[in-house]
Amino acid sequence: MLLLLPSALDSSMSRHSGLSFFEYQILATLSEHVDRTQRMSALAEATSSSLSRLSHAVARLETNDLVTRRRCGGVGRSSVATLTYKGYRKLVASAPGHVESVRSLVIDGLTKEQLRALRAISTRIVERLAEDEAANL
Amino acid sequence: MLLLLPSALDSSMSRHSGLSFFEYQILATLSEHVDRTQRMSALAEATSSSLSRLSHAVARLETNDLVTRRRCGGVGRSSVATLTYKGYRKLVASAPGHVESVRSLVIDGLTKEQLRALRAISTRIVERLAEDEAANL
DNA sequence: TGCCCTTTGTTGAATCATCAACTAACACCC
DNA sequence: GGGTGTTAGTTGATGATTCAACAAAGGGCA
Repeated sequence: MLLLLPSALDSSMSRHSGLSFFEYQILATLSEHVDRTQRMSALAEATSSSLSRLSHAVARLETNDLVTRRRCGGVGRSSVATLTYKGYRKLVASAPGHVESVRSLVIDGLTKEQLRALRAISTRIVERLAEDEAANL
Repeated sequence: MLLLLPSALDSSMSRHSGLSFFEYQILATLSEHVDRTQRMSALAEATSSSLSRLSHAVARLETNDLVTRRRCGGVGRSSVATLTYKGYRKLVASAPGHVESVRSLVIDGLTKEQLRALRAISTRIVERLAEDEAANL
């Protein structure tokens, strides 16, 4: 399940909207923040990616005019990414298909109790991953 | 969970034994078959990978002397991969660490009922993925 | 036999991710 | 004010994955 489901969701995403799931996550995260803008480091945290991976990905999205990037004062050398209107439209166009995939592949196949259980199980596993990471600082 | 757990298992695998999880799967699958040998196409099926990805990966494993490959008559242009003794030792050395990661990250955090539920949920999801794939033949 | 079709694998090019090196901006402190 | 260190981000090289093109081995059939 761990091997098949992520790749199924990812390929359904890119088939239907030409975005990788990771790119979708970037757009979605930006859309949820004020001014559709977010610091790179916060975006990396939110998408569980390395700063490097994010930087490359945002560079690609930038050449497609889905996001823009600019320097901005603050600690370190911070910069922020902003979702463009084109990016927003892309996101809006992609979301229903994604929701539908998740629904049809996961949610519709399970009972209410199974969904409740899955939520608890996933939460627990993510907690342990966080503890584990904290331990191996 | 779907995003974090696979990458955590994969990086624990490669930290402890220098193999990617995919390579580990290849070795493990070979070890379970007679003569530690398996056709490429069967191996691709078993590891849920494309033939191309597998072919590249086996080529890499071959340069490390963990597997060997040779042509073999039969339908099409079939060839088979065989686990070498070195590959077998590598697998045996890597397995306990992997089992331990799965245990500590997943199993130990869940109750018996949650494990039972997770098994049922995963089975169900994989079934639906298979149906879905069959439908989009 | 000769032709075409299918199955099975491999290969090379392009894409994407990871890793290590580097740059820039600021803070601390002497 | 001028080192030194820390945080934040980018960049380029390297490695893995994907995709499309190709190659080899039969099978079926005229």
